[in-house]
Amino acid sequence: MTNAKSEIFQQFAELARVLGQGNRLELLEHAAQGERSVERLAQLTGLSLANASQHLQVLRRVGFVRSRRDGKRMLYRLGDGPVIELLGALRRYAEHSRAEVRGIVSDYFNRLDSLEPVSREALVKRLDDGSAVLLDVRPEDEFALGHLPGALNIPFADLERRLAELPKDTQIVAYCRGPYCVLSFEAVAALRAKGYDIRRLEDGFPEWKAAGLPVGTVGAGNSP
Amino acid sequence: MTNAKSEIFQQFAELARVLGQGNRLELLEHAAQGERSVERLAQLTGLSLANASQHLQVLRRVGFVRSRRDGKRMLYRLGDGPVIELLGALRRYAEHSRAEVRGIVSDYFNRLDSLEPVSREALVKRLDDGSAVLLDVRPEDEFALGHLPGALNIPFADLERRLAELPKDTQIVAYCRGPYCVLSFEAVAALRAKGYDIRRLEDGFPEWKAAGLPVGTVGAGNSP
DNA sequence: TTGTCATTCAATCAATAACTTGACTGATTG
DNA sequence: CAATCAGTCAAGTTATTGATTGAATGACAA
Repeated sequence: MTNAKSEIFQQFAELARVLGQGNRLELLEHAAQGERSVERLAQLTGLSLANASQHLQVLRRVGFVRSRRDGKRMLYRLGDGPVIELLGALRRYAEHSRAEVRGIVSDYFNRLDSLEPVSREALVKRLDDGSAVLLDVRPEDEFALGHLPGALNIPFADLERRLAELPKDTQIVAYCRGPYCVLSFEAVAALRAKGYDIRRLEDGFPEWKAAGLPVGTVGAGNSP
Repeated sequence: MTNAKSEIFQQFAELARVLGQGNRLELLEHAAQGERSVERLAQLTGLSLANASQHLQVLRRVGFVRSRRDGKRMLYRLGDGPVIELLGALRRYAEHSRAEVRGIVSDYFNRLDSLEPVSREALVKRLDDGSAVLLDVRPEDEFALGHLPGALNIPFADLERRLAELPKDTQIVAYCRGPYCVLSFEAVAALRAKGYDIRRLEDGFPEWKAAGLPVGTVGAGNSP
């Protein structure tokens, strides 16, 4: 009776506890970008290999990530439950209530509000009527694993060299890994300084995918 | 740079960690029903007074609950951020991915699916056209602190004695504290056995309130 | 003021968690 | 069939956390 009730709370708590560790959240965010090896994830987060491996197993135990073997590599990717939704709810709560988060975010992303992010809905409309061009500033390998249809991939590091590929007369919408990924913020700042009309997509690739919207892979929509 | 990023993850993790404890989730659920004293919450959850107090302070530190003093009592209630939404996301994830949760839920709430819960939207429509009567089976004190407008309050314990107040010719929609509150499940089971046409509201009082829908207090919509 | 009630604080202890190290396993490559 | 590579496992260390106890506070009532 009361037993079953508190058992449910225990289940919920176990899930929350898995998210209750910064390193795991960071691993999860990286895994949400696409499949990654343990070694890569350890690199990306700065964790030791064994430590990353252990955290990934914790994440896997509750289904936040799944894994498969590819030769001698073990590849981890996001699980198929509503994980992104859960992380989104966490983020929204944090933004609402935590001065620290708001402070860090706005300090870091120099005046985030002035960048006026574009919503998914608005993006779809603007791509339809040709009034915007979509730019993916993530590294090539992440792009290859999946991207928004029709996006042009110029990794942030290559942006300076490849300015010629960007239109000066059409608005650009940039996106990257998610709401806290810096790449698109920095791309927007850099390109605005050069006179481009550019805005940021509110969401990143994982949110787009989680919403069940179509996803391109290499070969589609990215011909040079 | 990377520092600010992992600082954000730390912030998120702290929030999740607070939810990562069954007792705290249970306290939170009770506080979500309305204002309650520490003593009451300790009773409801079976925790020691000091322990409950300490957990409540942890919950307060991150804004999941707020407190105010009333004489010598300290009253705790739900915080004003999107807490219910966060808990809902947690619940939905759990339902999607955890066989344990699904098992417990369906074992416990004898064939939950056969009870065909009514959605909020459907309820509003049916109350409008008079094709349903709304029944709140929570204890009187919880009802007094807030309830769905127009609801009739018959605490589950009093149901047998007060059957006369219920219509046999109109459908009844019962609700209680939330998706995992047993009262409405049991009320539905009991009244169905007696031939009433009764269904369960999908949500409980906290979800209704969190959705910004109107809430009644004693005196409104409950006149005998 | 003194006493009482409701809650919080402080100290303590046991249990759990995160990270490290080094050994182990499984799949590929020479 | 070694040798190597990628990842996991097991054991140990240190730090956190949850619960208990008893003392301390703050508000009110006699």
